Amino acid sequence: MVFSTTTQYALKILAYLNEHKEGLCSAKTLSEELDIPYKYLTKIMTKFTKNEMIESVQGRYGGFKLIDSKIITIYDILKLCDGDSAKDCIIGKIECNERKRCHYHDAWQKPRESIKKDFLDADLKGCISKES
Amino acid sequence: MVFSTTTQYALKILAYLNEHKEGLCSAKTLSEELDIPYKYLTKIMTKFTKNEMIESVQGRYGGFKLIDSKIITIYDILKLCDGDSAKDCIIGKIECNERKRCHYHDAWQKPRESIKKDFLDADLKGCISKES
DNA sequence: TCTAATTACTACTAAAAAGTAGTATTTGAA
DNA sequence: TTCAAATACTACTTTTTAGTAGTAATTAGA
Ligand code: SF4
Ligand code: SF4
Repeated sequence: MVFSTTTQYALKILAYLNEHKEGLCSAKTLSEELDIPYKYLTKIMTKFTKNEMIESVQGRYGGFKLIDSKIITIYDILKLCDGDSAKDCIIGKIECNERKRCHYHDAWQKPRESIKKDFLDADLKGCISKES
Repeated sequence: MVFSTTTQYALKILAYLNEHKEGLCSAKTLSEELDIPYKYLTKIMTKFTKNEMIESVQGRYGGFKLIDSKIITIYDILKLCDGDSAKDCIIGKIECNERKRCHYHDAWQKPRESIKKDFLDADLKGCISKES
């Protein structure tokens, strides 16, 4: 696996919110639309809210929405869901420093740069879904 | 995380074997040199052997070695350790087909190609570790 | 033949991730 | 004011992954 189930849920949720900027999306709607276990989803949503990645409105007719002014990168999402992973090297746990490179460094170099540049640093709102 | 602990162990082990092609490496040596729990390591090694990714010699003075004739890609290792992941799309679990692309497809496109081409398809033996 | 060092096998435990249950709190509208 | 529908909170269960324990089988060499 590359991204955890939680991260994948998160990506789906935020993409959905991004496509429904007018008004609020309830956890029920998100759960049904995105096929994510309701209770698990609410757990994630609360975490997002606490970390000020999204806004929540409580009470009846409440729900969630993106914060317009806020730029969220995919790296932000990863940090929040998978913890402190996705650091510089994504292989990780293999000892290395400037002097000593692991066996895979060169092969990993290009993908690594591409992930960082084209994906992790990408603003969520800049990603556009297509249907054709 | 990007690769599971098991996969990371596997990558380290195979890299080590690749750098010690003469003779056999015992589980004890591998465990100590690579700082991998002995019992966990032997479990992995047996699996590799069964899947004919490496050769084992039992009994005293036994150990493990790569099979010279065999090409092992990083994708092979992933398949064996993480199960059926690392399929075409590494985000996975997000529904898509040729008509409907998920929100992240374009941003993911380049990293995805790079991972596949430069890393997953790379022959283990072609990766070279450096010390300077 | 015996032994010590090794891999192979079976089964268990611990930790982490994913998922579930129940209740409390909030809040707009009837 | 009451109520229904929503988020927030606390705690638990299940599943998966990581790690451990003990023993059997193998084998080169003394
Ligand atoms: S040497 Fe390169 S690929 Fe290997 S662990 Fe370090 S940064 Fe990652
Ligand atoms: S649309 Fe592209 S990025 Fe999204 S799940 Fe499908 S292949 Fe992966």
